[in-house]
Amino acid sequence: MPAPHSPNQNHLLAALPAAEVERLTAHLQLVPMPLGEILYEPGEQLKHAYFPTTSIVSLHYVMESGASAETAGVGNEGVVGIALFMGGDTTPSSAVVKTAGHAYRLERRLLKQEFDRAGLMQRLLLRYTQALMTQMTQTAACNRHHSVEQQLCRWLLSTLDRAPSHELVMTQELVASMLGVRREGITEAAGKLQDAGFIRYRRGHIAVLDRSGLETRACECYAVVKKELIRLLSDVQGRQNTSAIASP
Amino acid sequence: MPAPHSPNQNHLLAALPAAEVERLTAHLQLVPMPLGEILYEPGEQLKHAYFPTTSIVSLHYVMESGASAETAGVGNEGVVGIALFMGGDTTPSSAVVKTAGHAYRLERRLLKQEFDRAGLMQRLLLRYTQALMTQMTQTAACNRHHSVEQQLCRWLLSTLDRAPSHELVMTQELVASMLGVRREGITEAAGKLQDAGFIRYRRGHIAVLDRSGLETRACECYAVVKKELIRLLSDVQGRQNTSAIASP
DNA sequence: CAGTTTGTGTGCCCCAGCGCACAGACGCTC
DNA sequence: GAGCGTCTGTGCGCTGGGGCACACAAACTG
Repeated sequence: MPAPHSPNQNHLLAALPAAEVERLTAHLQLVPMPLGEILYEPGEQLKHAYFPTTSIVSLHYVMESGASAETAGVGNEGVVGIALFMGGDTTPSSAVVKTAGHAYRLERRLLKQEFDRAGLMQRLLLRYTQALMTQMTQTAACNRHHSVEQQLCRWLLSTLDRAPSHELVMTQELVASMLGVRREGITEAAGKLQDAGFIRYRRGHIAVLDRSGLETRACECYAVVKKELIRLLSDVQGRQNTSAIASP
Repeated sequence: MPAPHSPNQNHLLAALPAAEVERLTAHLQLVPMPLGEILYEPGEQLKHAYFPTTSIVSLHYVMESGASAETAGVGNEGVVGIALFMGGDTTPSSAVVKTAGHAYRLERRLLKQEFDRAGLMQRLLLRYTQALMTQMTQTAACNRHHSVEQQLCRWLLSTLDRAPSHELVMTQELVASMLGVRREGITEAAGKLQDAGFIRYRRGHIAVLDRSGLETRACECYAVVKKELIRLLSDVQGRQNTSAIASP
């Protein structure tokens, strides 16, 4: 029943023209992404970049106290392993699979090689990185000023965008740890949303019934991030040849 | 009395080898950065990138409610205008001068050109960008979990690192708006720090007397960001040719 | 179908930080 | 040096969210 796997399920890979994908396709390896798998930890050298298809990965920072907070999420719209082509190789944060699924992975060396071609792939990766930065800044501001309920809505919506169905497999406990708030806070906020008829949940499953309802309760952050992602990734080809290429 | 201006006052420019700087030097224009100047606002197309020498710039997001929060700061260690070479050209956030001083600015076109040479400059810019991302993620986590006093200490320290003297010209009101907290909160926290003998202030001036004192009260975030910045920018030349180049 | 594990619902107290209101005080300008 | 505007100190009362402690209810496990 599930569609056969294809690199196209990842938006970045899908945005590449056939020629570019072909070069990569032999090296793209489909791997399962089990819940809880740690892709990297602070200071750890990555061996691969991951292009999620059905999985969702959380980038977060764990404090000395043990508390943690998600700073950005990555799903089928992006790639995990920015640091590989940015040149730092590692980061002080971690990446963990929060929704099981699959991803295509690409060896570190090949990714760098591809990046250094300075072609469409580079352009895509850089623009995606900028979108990721928007997520981070927005998270920072959101953490400062918005209520748990607003943040929960934002989080549900952005996760939904990455999920294949309208039902998320996710405990409240997990959601809480991602947002860096108390589990009880999520229970309460989720209760309100359920009373409003926007969602329904049962142990570890959250079904979204009314997307637009959530949107009315979410803070602006969701829309800002989404809009910026679309802007950055929609016109990549178009922009590409303000200086070069031109295909008559 | 002030030292004559030189691009070397900016760490990024200083890290370039003579040959590279020479190419740029004619195009680097020293400009004053008056307090409050807006370098860019959401969606606004930048015309220049700014390499601060003595000025300090705040990158922040302004919410619909009018509230705002700094997501990262830029001083003589970096550059304002990441979006120019990342490809997005604009961002949803703003950049405002928070400490008057100077900066070298470089026309948009030239920056892109330089970036596209795929040389040391590109490497530097990308690595700096990664450092900036660390600032952002850390700010996000910090906003979530740390107290106003801890954040004030962090902020003072990182600002001090960018300032030419141990005295910051800065009202409590301004500091509050940067951290996105109440002015009274800063008054209180600053009062404690003054009682402890770490700082002394008078209307719009904060003198840091005991740097290490502040460090004991700051959260880990300060150190994490600083360490990461150093790591990313220290060995730029060295790393450059792990894969390519080789100049026989 | 009992028994255990793991999520979820609730209640309680506590406090950091907010909003507001106002008094003083410093450092300008004229 | 008189007057004014801006910055800073302080004192409320309020509340969102944290910490903790349990009761209960699903879903696995054997």
